[in-house]
Amino acid sequence: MTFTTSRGAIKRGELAKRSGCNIETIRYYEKIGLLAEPGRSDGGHRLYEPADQARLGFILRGRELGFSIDELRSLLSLVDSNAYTCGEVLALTQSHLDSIREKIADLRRLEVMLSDVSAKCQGGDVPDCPIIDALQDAE
Amino acid sequence: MTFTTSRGAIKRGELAKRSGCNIETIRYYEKIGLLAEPGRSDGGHRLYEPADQARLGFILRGRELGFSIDELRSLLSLVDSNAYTCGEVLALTQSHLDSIREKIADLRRLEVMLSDVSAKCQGGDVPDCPIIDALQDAE
DNA sequence: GGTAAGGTCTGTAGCGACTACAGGTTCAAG
DNA sequence: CTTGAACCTGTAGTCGCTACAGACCTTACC
Repeated sequence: MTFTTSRGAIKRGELAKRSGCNIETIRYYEKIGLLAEPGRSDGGHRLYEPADQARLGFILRGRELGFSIDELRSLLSLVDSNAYTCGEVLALTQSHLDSIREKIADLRRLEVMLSDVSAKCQGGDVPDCPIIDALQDAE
Repeated sequence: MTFTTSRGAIKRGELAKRSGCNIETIRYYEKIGLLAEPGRSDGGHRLYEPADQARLGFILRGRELGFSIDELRSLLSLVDSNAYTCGEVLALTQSHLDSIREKIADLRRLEVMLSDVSAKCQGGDVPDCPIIDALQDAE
């Protein structure tokens, strides 16, 4: 026998305000199964317990760290299983880290190409531009 | 009086093959107004002139450099006006470069946070993980 | 000329991760 | 008891494509 409702339960708007996320995002996370369906008031309003609030916080912090929804789903299922090991979590994190490093490398390549090409351009009212030339001619 | 068709005109599949882009992407660029509607065969098949091919090349190279569709629209309208100046093009390029540098900075922050947190985790079969802890506790 | 294969045509739906609306119901304060 | 804010639902839009389905055209071969 557990008391699961009403002590510390808040509605969606309040949860959004406290967590700093958009109110619709909460409903979205519920729809895609990241958040469980919470309890409801007699009138049908969602009521979030502290556990729900913590879970949303987990998700939001994960998103801030760039984890995708799917990666968070894996992470959360590990946590939910109550039997995760450090190794499993570390593996997920490392692969995420790898993909971030790849993105950085891609962007740095872009940066180099763009700054190379724009270094050739001195701006001003000249009606011919090396940047446009670079885009126009296949290399 | 100009001959606008048939010399060097190719169909969509061939254009896709030559440019290296997906065949549907070409239709998409036409739909959103980046590519003009090309001529057609009697049966209604699109026929691309060398000018169309060059324009697609421009767009694809721009995309490879990370320009958004909207940025390319601006770039192309400058080119189409036939009265662009180096300064205008450089300004667009610089602002694009700025946003790339911002993205890199964001990702590097992520990388640092993630590698910090995973450095605390030695992996293995330990059932408690500092990464999960970091996600669970608000800072 | 006939036919079969494959290219192209159209419109539409899906991806990821939300965000924003419309039209209706419930809640809370006065 | 009334008002107005917050909430409910479902659906559509964002960006930049990509992938279908079902119909039509083109081309090669016989």
